[in-house]
Amino acid sequence: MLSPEQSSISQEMEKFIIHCKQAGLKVTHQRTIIYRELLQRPDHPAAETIHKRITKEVPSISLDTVYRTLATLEQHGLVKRIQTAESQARFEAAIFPHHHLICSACKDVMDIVWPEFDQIELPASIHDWGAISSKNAVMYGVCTNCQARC
Amino acid sequence: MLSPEQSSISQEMEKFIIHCKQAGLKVTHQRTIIYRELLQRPDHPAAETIHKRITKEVPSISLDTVYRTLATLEQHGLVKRIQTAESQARFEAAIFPHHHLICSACKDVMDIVWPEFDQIELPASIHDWGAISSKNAVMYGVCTNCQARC
DNA sequence: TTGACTGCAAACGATTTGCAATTGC
DNA sequence: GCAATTGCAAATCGTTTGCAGTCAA
Repeated sequence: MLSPEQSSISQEMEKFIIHCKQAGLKVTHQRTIIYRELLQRPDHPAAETIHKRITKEVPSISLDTVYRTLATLEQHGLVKRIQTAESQARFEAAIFPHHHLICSACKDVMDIVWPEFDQIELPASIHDWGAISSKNAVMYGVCTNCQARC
Repeated sequence: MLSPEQSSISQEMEKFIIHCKQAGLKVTHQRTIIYRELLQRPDHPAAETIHKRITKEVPSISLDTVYRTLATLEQHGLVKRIQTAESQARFEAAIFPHHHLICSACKDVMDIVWPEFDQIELPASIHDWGAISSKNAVMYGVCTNCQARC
């Protein structure tokens, strides 16, 4: 979820620490590791996946802490929860605006930037409904890997 | 989920029956009731909500049948599952293409049609990824009711 | 008649919670 | 030192499943 030409992981980690402190969140070892894990890989892991990966670094970390941390960071806008068709939720570091491609076969989620969509105006009818804070596009399809496999 | 000027509930129910028969699905009482319930109200009920509502008509229907029916109808494209930020899945009859407005406060889901988005071209970079079968916009915000309440 | 469908009850997986011990500030 | 955070274990919630009886075709 990091675009390397824009900033480095360590830069993002610094921002993360500042964000936490401003929000009154303690910068614990667990939170740091979980957030760094999300930055390091461009995929969209489930809580359980994150847990498996980081137990190599911190063997004592518990799965409930991963869940709790993700929920806390989500509340503070540092992490985004991605709704997929699967039962497990998936997560990503909330760094730059983008949209999602989901493969119906392998369930993999891919990021895309789509400035044309970001710029498009909302339908006028929305104004009566309320105030929009975010708009997001989700596309379903079959990725080339899975197409080849069939 | 029905746009009244386009067709009536009974017309949609006829289509539903034809669809089922073509797909080799038996037109059972339970399936009929569940689908009609989805047509009758423009909201996006969870399986449990559907079950509560229809027990007034068919007291013996079980919650697992509702789940099973929704899954079956989803597989056949007659029903759509909506991913929200909540833990429960929500459902709607799959009748015409539209997008969703979700209120972050009351979690209510509203349908909107948005032809400008439907017509917009996908980013060229997608073609390398695979074949897209659907694209959908989801907007989060706070509805006027909830704004007034705060 | 017969296989598809249903209701029941029990299992399941993902996530949440209460509590005591621990840790960052 | 103290409140926030963690790890543990147990609970909860939404959903799924095996099985025997039932029903649409």
